Parts: sequence; structure tokens; C-alpha cells
Amino acid sequence: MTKARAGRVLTLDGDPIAEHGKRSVREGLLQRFIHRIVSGELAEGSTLPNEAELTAQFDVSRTSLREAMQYISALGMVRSRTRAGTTVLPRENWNYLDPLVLDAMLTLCADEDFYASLIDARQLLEPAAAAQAAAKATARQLYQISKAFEDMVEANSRDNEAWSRADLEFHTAIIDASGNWVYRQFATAIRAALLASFRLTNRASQSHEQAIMKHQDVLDAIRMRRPEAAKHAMEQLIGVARSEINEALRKSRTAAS
Amino acid sequence: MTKARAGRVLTLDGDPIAEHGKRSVREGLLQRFIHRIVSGELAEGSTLPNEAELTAQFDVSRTSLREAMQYISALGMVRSRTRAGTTVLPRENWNYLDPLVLDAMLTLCADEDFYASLIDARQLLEPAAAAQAAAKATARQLYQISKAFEDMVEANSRDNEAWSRADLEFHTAIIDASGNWVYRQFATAIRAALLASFRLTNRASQSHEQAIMKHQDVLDAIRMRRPEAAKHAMEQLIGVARSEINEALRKSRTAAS
DNA sequence: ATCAAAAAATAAATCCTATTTATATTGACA
DNA sequence: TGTCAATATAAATAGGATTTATTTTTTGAT
Repeated sequence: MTKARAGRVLTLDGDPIAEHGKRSVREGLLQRFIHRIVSGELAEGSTLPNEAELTAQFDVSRTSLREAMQYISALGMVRSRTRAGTTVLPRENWNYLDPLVLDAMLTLCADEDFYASLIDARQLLEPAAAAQAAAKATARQLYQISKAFEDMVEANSRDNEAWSRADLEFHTAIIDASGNWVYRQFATAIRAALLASFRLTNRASQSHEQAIMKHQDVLDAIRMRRPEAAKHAMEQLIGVARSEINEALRKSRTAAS
Repeated sequence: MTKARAGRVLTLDGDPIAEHGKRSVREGLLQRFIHRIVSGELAEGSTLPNEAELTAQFDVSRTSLREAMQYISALGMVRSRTRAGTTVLPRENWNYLDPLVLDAMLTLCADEDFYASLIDARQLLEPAAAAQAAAKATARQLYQISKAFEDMVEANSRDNEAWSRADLEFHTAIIDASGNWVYRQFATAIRAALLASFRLTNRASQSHEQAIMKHQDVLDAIRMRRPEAAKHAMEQLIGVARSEINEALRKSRTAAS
């Protein structure tokens, strides 16, 4: 089982502040709770034990427990009502785009369909975002995209972690440059998809060259203000990502059997 | 100023439980807080007053305040750190898809760009969702789409509220039938867009007929399992929605000047 | 026996006080 | 001037007491 967080170089939660190895009571509680819900240990529709039992079970104070509940209720995972208790809401209410939830999904129950949805969404959204970026990116936004690309080139096959970080930044910067707030909401999902692909695939050094060329195409089209070209180039790029993920999944499947 | 919630027939928060006219301390506090942040009264990057002052300002207990903070921090709007205080995070971290946040945006600062992003996203996503729905909707999902359509026909121009509700359900059901969890995350945003258009436009009774025909096209294509046709029909449908919104915005603009 | 109104019981919601912990700031010292 | 330790501050955590909203049960009338 792949423990996903603590001490990782790249994590999902997008906070700019460096990770502190330590975890507060609240953080741990949140993660444990979300994991139990996502894993189904606390089933949808079921009612949680009351406060007293939960404080005992998790060995935390009522305050911490209640605050964790508030947080989780903001994610659409539980709802508390007086007298009726706290119940786990059905999945369709969950906010999967939240880093904590997404992380739990990826480590606990990311099946083929899950990745397929993610890559389908990318294939739809990112080309559109690239086109919009080509149409109306500001100078600053263009710079950020360019910068990310240069960082990728710089890292190349030497520094895998820097490569990943720059790749992530490249895609994020394009979505940001689209100027569409709805698209921006997907940044976390796309980051998750990329992180997953980094986890799954062991990029052969030769494919770095190919990847760089495809990224270059996207960047050039955006810089030349050619929306259609940008869209097309991004479609190509995501197409590669899709086949990489598929191959990785196929491998891990055969390895498992 | 349009007070958006309490007692509305159609609201954004998707809870299936009927609205109770009353509002708990927590609900009120949440809304007040979110409004202050969205409106900019509590500016991005600024540090909130400490707990003592806030409890006085909002006239609630520390417990309620802290729980509200937890909730809001789950929405990516604030971050608390010991000693440093609680700061308002930059907008790019906010979860705009949360009903409370979206509602605040719509009532406080929904400009043309905001609606443009929303409609662009719909134009991108819903056709794709319709295509997927045509490809793989289950019998149950097909039924839900059909049911929503029939409700629209039934309501027609007689019952405006029922029409709106059915329209909402139609689009939601299609997204749901796409089977893509990423698309499903958009449901709230699309509901918001529709609600906004209901608010903005006073549909002439003749256009109901046209709307029904276009919805019929989408439904038929999905039923006949023709993804491309479904996609095209949905593109047409959203195209109409786009021009309606644009016209309504143009009117309200000229009315304002 | 049936149904409705009143009472009890339960679990969350709210309020409060005390203590601990993390960290920004300050000041002493090299 | 820069480093390190002391200090102060604000959040984090703990837990007791009370209130409120509901469900369930009981009671009472028909």
C-alpha cells in the first residue's frame, strides 16, 4: 500500500508553505476520517457514532472532532442534524476536487474508470484552456508558461523531480492564463492526474525529448496567438499522456495478476 | 441588493431536505463571513482580527466562530496558523463550485466575465457529457433524463417554477449519466448558471416551444445512442442559453445606464 | 384500537474557561 | 551585523455546562 503523504517531495495539497514533517491533531484526524469514508469503512448513508464514542475512538477532544466535522461537512461528505446524528452523504455530494479527498481517492480506490474520467476531462478542458490562453494571456501569464517550459528543458532527464514540478507548473499556468474561473477549478484535478502519472510511469529518458517537443508546440502556438493551433497542440500532448497512463495501468494490471 | 437565500423557491444549496425558514447561528455566520470575503471587505491576503475581536464583532461564541473558520478553510478561503493569525487566501484557492461561495459570487460580483466563463464552460462540458451519456447511460439514467424532459413539457409556460426545476434536472441528469466524476463536479456550477439565467431572463412564452424542441433533440439523440448527434444538439441548446444570457445582460446594462 | 397531542430522551449546537503549542518578534550577546 | 534564546501572542486543543431541535415514547381522548 502506497502511503501517499507525509514527507513526499510532491504532494497534492497546493499550499505554497513548505511541508512540516509534523502533523497537527486536526490534520491527522481529517485524513483518517476522510480515508475511512472514501474507503467505505464509514459507508454512505450510515450514521456515525455520537461524539462521545468518536472522541474515544479517535482519542481526540470534542473540539478537534467537531472542527474536523465542520471541515468534512464543507467537503460535502457528512451532514449533521440535531438529534438525528451525523450521516455520511452519498458520493455525488463529495467534493472530489479537494486535495484531501482526491488524495484519498488516488491512494484507496483509483481504478481504471477513475483515471479514464480524469484523462477525458483533461482532453476536453486543457485544449480549450490553451486556446483561450492563446487568445488572451497577459504578458505575465505568458512569462509563467515560458518559464515553466524552460524549467522543463533545464531539468530534462537529469532531475526527475524538477521535471515533474515544471510539467505541473506548465499545465497549471496555461489553465490560469485561460482566464476562465471554471477551468481554474480543475487545476487540482489536473495536478492530481499529473502526480498520478508521475507515480505510475517511469519515463524513459528518450521520451523526455518527445515530451519537450510537444510542450514546445503548445507554447509556440500560445505565444503566436494562434488559438486553434494551441488547441491542437494541447490535444496531441494530452493524447500522449493518455497513452502513457493506459500503458502504465496495463503494466500494473498484468504485474498484479 | 438582492438577498439571495432564505425562503427562496429555488436555491443553490443542493440539499434535498426542505429549507427551514430559520437559520442556525452557524449558517448565518458562514454566509456573513463568505460574503465579507467575496465582497472584498475582508481582502485577500489580509489578516483577520483575532478570535476575541471576531466573537465580539459577530456576536457569537468562540466555538461557533472556530467551526465556521474550519468550514471556510475547507473552501480554501482562509488559512489559520498559530501566532500568525488567520489570513484570507487569494482567490485562486477558493472553491467557487461550492454553493455558498457561488451564491455569494452571483449576488455580489457577477460581472459579464463571470457569466462568460460559466457559459463557456457549459458550452465545452455539456456537449461532451451528452455524448458520453449517449454512449453509456444506464436505463435508470435514461429514465431520469426522460422524466425531466416530460416535466418540462408538462410545465410548459404555465408553471414557471416547475419548468425551471425540470430544466435544471434535465441538465443535471445528463451530466450524471456521463458517468464522469470530473464532469459531475460541475453540476453545481451549471445549476448556478441556470438559476442565474432564470433570474435574468423573463422567458417569453413562445420561446418555450423552441426550448422544448431543442431539448427534445438532445433527448432523442441520447436515447438513440448517437453520441455525435447528442453533442451537436447540446451545442445548439447551450448556444441558445448563451444568447439569452447575453441579451439579458445587455438589457440590464442599458437599463442601469 | 387509533390517532393526536404532550412528554421524555437524545444528540448536536452553542457557550464558556483553561491549558498547551507553535511561531513571530524582540532583545541580548557575540 | 548576524545568531540565538527569551518572550509574547494567537491559534490549537481539551473538556464542562447549557440550549435547542428532533425523534420516540407515552399518554389521553375518541
